[in-house]
Amino acid sequence: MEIFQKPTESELEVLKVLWQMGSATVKQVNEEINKTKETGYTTTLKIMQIMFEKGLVSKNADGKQHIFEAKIGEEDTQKSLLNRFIDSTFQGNAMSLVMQALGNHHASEEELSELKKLIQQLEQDK
Amino acid sequence: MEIFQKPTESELEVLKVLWQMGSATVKQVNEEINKTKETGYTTTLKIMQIMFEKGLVSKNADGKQHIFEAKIGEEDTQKSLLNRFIDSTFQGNAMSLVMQALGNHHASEEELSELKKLIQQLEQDK
DNA sequence: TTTATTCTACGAAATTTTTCGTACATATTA
DNA sequence: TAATATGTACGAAAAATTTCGTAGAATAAA
Repeated sequence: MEIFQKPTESELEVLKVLWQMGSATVKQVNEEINKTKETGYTTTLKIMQIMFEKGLVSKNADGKQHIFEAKIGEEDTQKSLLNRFIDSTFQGNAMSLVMQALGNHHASEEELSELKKLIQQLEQDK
Repeated sequence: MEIFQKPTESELEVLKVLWQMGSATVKQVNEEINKTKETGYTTTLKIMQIMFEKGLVSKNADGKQHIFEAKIGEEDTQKSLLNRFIDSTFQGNAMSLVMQALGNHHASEEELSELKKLIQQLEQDK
């Protein structure tokens, strides 16, 4: 995999907003981010400009303002970051991560049964 | 949780070696790291000194050289980093991470049955 | 058409992380 | 004891990331 440059923490925050909204102006992204963390408009703008240079987002001029979209998909990005994370923090041991994640977070019955379904599938694909 | 400062990538590499070896000198850590990535001795030393200041490792003078140990446990660290990662990359959705991790990595039958055991436990603890 | 408003562009400061050179201390050996 | 080897301490450069001030372009309003 590894198709794109690893987004930094700040870049990831921007991406999350874009994934959620589909497309957005700098202003919108900045407002979303400010719900969690105070950040100046030009800070967000700068980050999005850098992301544009890296090819992480695309721009589309609409009059004066620019409308941005994520150019990398949420799932692909998650997958890529997840692999990296498994390597760096779990020594490549994915199952150990799975067990810990399951142990530390409450799973609903629904989620558990979905999970069991997936496991059955995996067992069949042997 | 959040008992300790988040280790940086480089610090994590050092921690991994220390976890694996129990305790080690700078030289040993540096040699291990160099199996993957070329790094100067003083670079590793500096990082370990910074880690000492942060309280991530402890030192023990043995004659001229110092013997280091991780002061934070592997599981605790993984748990803490995992939570942060789930929040930052999976919007807090642990189950989504679990499903992706399972889907992307081959699991042995043994692992799968261990996993099923865990799920059963979780179901009982309801 | 001037004035005010709302954007983007851009440079640069501040911060954090990584890397490494140099000094100096402690052993070891010739 | 002199020379060499092997450590740590420390400062500072380099690199990456984050933050923000200011200029100027585009639009809207008076």
